[in-house]
Amino acid sequence: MSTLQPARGTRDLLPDEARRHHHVIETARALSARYGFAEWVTPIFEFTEVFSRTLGETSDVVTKEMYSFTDRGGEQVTLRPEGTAGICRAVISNGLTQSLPVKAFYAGPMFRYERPQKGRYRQFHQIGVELIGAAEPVADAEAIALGWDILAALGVAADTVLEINTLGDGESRTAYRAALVAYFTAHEAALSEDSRARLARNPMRILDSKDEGDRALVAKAPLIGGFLTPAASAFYDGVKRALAGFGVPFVENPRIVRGLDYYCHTAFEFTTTRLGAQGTVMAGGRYDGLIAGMGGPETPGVGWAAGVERLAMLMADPPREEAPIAVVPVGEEAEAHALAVLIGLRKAGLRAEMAYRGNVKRRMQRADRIGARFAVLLGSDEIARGEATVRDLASGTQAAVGLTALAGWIKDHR
RNA sequence: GCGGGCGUAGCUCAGCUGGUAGAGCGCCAGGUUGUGGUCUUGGAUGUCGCGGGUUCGAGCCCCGUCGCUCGCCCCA
Repeated sequence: MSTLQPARGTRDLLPDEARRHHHVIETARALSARYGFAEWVTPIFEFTEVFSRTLGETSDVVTKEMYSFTDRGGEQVTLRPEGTAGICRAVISNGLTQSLPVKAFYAGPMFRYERPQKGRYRQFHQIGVELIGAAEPVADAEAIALGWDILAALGVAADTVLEINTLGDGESRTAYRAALVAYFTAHEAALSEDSRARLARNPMRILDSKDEGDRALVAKAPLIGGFLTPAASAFYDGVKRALAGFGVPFVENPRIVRGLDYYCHTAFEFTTTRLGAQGTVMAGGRYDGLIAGMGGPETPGVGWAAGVERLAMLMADPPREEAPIAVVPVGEEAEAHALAVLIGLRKAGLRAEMAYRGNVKRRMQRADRIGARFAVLLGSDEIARGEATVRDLASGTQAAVGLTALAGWIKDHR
């Protein structure tokens, strides 16, 4: 084994895998456009405070997972750990809070310094959408419906479940958090060590603990529903109604919480049981306070992000590419003619390749290896007659075809 | 950051109670100097992850280290 390895948590995407990623991204891009989301490309790194201010000073992403460094000019910068903060920064930077709503789609690499495992990498890829400037519950539902459409188009919808919850507005959340802290403090002795730490840092996280003892306590813990203000409750009802209107099936899960502090109201996750511990395939929610928190005007927003690696693992094989044509010169004298034929096929829009060396046998082997549909053989006989011998590599049958009609003949017979 | 499993040929792996390394696939060449895929004959594979130790002798035992992997935390 070579010592020349990629850095931990990074990997090479060779063609088979790159094609899968590409198919995920292209599918998402096309469907997003259908919903009116245009692609945004924001920088892969930002000033550190873009993330530290918005993600919450205590979140794990900020405290231990960011790839941060000081550049040569002495600026503190960070490789983006997620996409929402950059898009929101760009909305403010470009003065787009004057022309809302903004509907953005993005795709690209993200970076988190974590221990790699199945479906989790230090450099990974996300697709996501942000719908900024719409405070209505229909906006949440439309963003979710788009996500559902994408999962369906990738053929993974049958393996995923949409779970939704509400985190309420600020008032609801404060009241609920206080009730949770009171409840878990009363049962602190029974909590796992991890959850005792969470009690101080992020009590809502106890709700999705995997510890069995915790789960027993969680089952009897107070639910957010009892603490929702009438407005927050009405909003949640509106989202559920709109989801039904869009025809998206969902289940309510009152234990969905968010790791990032800026979420409010709607929280949702598409999960699967097919990826081990990394069951979340697409997740998002509403973040009405984020843009104001960054220094912009009070602006509502809702969005989601999905892991491309996880989707690529779940989906079926992507559509096959068009099989190429292999041009095979017979003898050195034929090479110049073969090159002209090769150029002609490419100009006609066909995928065509010619091996750089080798006798007919080697070139035929090469044709087979690249998965060619036809081999176009050109020897002195054919050239003299202005023809090519076209061999169908699937059936083994051959035909003599005039050079001027070659591209058309192939298009008719493939 | 914490715990389990695993590092042998390009790939997937075998290798007994320690005796100097193998298979399949792939690759290369021939059977076929104008025909691939099938078939057949032959060939090349390797710091046994790395460093140290024990031993007459280590792929195998011991210690350390690096990497991969699964899980915890957290998250897409």
